[in-house]
Amino acid sequence: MSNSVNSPLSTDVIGELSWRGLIGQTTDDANLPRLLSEKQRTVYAGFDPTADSLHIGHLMALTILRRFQKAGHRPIAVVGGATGMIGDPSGKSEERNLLSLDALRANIAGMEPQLRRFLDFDCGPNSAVLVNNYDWMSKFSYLEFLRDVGKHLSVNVMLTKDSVRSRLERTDSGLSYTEFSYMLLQAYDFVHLYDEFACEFQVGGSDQWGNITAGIDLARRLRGVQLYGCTCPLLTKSDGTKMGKTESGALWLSPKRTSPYQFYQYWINLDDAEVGRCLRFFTDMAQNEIESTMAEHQSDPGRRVAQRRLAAELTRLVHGDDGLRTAERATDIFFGAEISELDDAQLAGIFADVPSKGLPRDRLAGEGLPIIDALVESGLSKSKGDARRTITQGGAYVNNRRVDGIEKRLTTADLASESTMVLRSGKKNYALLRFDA
RNA sequence: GGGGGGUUUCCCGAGCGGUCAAAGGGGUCAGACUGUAAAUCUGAUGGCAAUGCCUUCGAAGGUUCAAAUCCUUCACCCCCCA
Repeated sequence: MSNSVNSPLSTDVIGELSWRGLIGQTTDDANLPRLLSEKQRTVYAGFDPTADSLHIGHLMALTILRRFQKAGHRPIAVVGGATGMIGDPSGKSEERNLLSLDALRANIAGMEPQLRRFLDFDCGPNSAVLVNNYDWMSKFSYLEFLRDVGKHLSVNVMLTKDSVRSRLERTDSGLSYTEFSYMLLQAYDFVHLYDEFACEFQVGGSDQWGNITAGIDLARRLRGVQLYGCTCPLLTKSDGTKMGKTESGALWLSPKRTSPYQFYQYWINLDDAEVGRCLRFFTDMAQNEIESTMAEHQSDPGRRVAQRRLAAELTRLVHGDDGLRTAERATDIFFGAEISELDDAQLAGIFADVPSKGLPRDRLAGEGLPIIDALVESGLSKSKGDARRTITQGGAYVNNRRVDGIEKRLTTADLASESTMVLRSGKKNYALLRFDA
């Protein structure tokens, strides 16, 4: 983040967040705008280390922290080294398996640099802060915790929280004492951050409401102070399903898990119904710019100006200019006409981004490589039967030219460049096969 | 500790001795239509040297010509009583 964040508190953050649709509910609608405009406040969001990378689901909270920082407030990103050991039952339908300590450590190591990308940690008084709740939670003994924290939270109240109730109402799964206790840990985090950083505000997904309010209650009892919080809406598509899901799972921010090309393609393919919301949620574009982009999009939806803009903005934000460039180059090549007359140099940057596989060149010799094997080797088909099906149904392409029979064999004549072949299954699944000597 | 219910192919969920690679739905994949959209329609959906063979119904044994289906033990989950 390059823009100056030292600017005085000129922006109406709450107003900004609400036109962007990032506010679900707040704990104090009436007073928040005033509180956040009278002086710099400290605001936090937590990220549990359930994987070694953040994904799109985390991006909402992260974006909100970013906007707070831009408005002159100080963001704290809390990595849940302690809470991650327990597992948050909120929004989960089943008891989760505990992660090993090693896995947690690795996950935290993966997440930290990503968090650093979105927040400015060196910009004076409102520099972002990154902390790990394991650092303070691990110092508690069980008895201490029960006396100091547990005593102040009422089970009666906890039982009424949605996250707990929904799990108790299920007949096929329960809720362990461990997960039930999660709320206490997060509640205490808030108190601790208040003590250490004068943090008064917590943001989280809508499933975090119960945890946030628990923290506020605890702070009132323990410290006699009033803290605040707000939730953002869940990132769902208009049909109610979770957004950011690909066939291989979540849409990750780590290029190792989701390549810049795949990331870019996800947004290019986004439903018309979602684009406007996503532009508001995730990009830094101003309100009038978003409106004019959407107007342009509606006048000629086929050009997908909105999707293109969204994909570009987000890919740049997450993967930088280089990532965006390769994603766009790959897109140009793949979604153009029949592929031929390329050279390896043109494809070089794309290799890392698109599923690709190297095979010995002699596989092309003689009779050639059966197309069925090629599809399986490339990963486009998960078995030979699957490959057979795809071809029979007319969904297999070599260099963007449809394969007409399962007997097809690939030879050097099918190379698109010196050493590479472009395979495709269906409308938009690509893989490269590279044949080195 | 006692009693009851459960564990089926990616998911949900039928099946309760053969006709079961296992209904139905969802998802997913492919095709048509399009705009790399949505909706809709069609087909496919364990593996393979494929009119057959192999692996699968929590795990291991057993009964039977034959088991996802019956018996035994084990593991895990849920509920109720203590």
